[in-house]
Amino acid sequence: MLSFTEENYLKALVQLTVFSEDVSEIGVNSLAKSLDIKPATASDMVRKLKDKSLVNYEKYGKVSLTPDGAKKGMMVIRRHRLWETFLYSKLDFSWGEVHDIAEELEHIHSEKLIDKLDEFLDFPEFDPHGEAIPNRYGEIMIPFRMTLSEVEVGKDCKIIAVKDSTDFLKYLDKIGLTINDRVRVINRETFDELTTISYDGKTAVVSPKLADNLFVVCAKCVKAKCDC
Amino acid sequence: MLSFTEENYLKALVQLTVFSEDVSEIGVNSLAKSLDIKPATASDMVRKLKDKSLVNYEKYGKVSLTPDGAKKGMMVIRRHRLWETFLYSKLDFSWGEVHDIAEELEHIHSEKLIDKLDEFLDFPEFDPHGEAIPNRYGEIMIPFRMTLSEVEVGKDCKIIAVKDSTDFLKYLDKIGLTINDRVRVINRETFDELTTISYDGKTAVVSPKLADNLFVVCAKCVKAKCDC
DNA sequence: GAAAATTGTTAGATGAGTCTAACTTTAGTA
DNA sequence: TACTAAAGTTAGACTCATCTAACAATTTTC
Ligand SMILES: [Mn+2]
Ligand SMILES: [Mn+2]
Ligand SMILES: [Mn+2]
Ligand SMILES: [Mn+2]
Repeated sequence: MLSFTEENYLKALVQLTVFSEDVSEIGVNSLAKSLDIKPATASDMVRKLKDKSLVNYEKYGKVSLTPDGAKKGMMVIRRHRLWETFLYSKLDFSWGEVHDIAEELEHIHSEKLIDKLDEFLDFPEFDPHGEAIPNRYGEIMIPFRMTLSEVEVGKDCKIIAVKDSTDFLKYLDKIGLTINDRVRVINRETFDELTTISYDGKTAVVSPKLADNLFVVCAKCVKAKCDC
Repeated sequence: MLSFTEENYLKALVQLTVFSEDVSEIGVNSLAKSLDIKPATASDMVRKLKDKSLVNYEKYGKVSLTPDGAKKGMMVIRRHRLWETFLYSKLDFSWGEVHDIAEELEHIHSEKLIDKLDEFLDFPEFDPHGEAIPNRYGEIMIPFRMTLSEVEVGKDCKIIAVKDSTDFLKYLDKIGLTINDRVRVINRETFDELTTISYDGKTAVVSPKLADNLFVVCAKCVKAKCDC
């Protein structure tokens, strides 16, 4: 059984790596800062977590979660967000009051309790702050910034930025695409990477050149489960 | 803020003293046994609780709760029983499953959380095991064994034992009173202690001699509040 | 490539809560 | 009353999570 402290380390690591684009490992100093403890303390604890196979780590190196550590950290976040949802929607707590209480409740271990609570709340997808709630397998939908080229076929995304070139902007305008538009990727040809998208009732085929330069956010299912 | 451990000591002390007839103080050995720790450990901790004015204690003496300690211990029991009720009646846990989870939940401190939970559960009077739930002031109804003479006017009680004397039993039989009868004390004259009782639709006036020898249980409101 | 800045580790200390082993006090009994 | 048994305390040790202070490695900057 993990201690409160160990769980808080794993939770912080999930937030700093799994929930962060382009960062899959982190230094001891940043970890310490995020937990509001001294680097010396974090350094010791990281060694202990490594001994328990919850993190990957070599002296003077970076820290990253093992699949087991990621799953356990994700479960702390699941518990936190489900309790926040309970406090908000069943006990009439306000938006701002729920976090501190959930910081304590997140460490109650019974898995059955959390699954029953999930069911009682009718399997909510988001907590009162709008953050996604991991499912019982430790999977969560996280918005990731990427280019349209990287969005999987069948997925939805939202345009958040366009490369600032006059030609490019003109072209977008012509096909009726702008910031904040929601787009679904219908198909992508393996031969020439032409991508078929649908948006606002319309359908269009776009080139890889366009798709590479269109920045979007897409809710990506992150699996922190051991056997996935 | 009290630690989990300190709260567990106070809870045990309430159960061993407040909830126990004729016992208002207890030895370090019994306390240790009830918490499944060694007497040496309990001895140390009791000194610490005394320093915090939560127990009365002198070296080699008995331990008893101060009003403050009793209130805090009672609150742990309130939280425990409210969470048990929640698990049982809202999350469909069985009778037998709720205790272990409540052992963890009882240490979540937010007072607002517990009062909201109480309201959400519609102010239950008993937990799934049938035990009374202390109110927000730390008051609880506990059944106490006493004689009919000691029951306050206006209170209900139940006959649990009668003194075994042939004359006495005959007399009881004559007025139609037996084990398990529920009785209400209607009046007690200060002059001669004659007690008027009602039971089974009937009313009777009984002598102090009879009342002294009729053993009953009566739900007594125990106040562990500081200012009561 | 050397100096400086940043990052990370180790050693030693602390407080909480626990233990065992040895000792002391109190209570019960012959 | 004196002896023995029970109850209670103290001393010393251990683990966990934290700290500070001193040191070591790595990275950045010039
Ligand atoms: Mn936490
Ligand atoms: Mn939240
Ligand atoms: Mn407890
Ligand atoms: Mn109960």
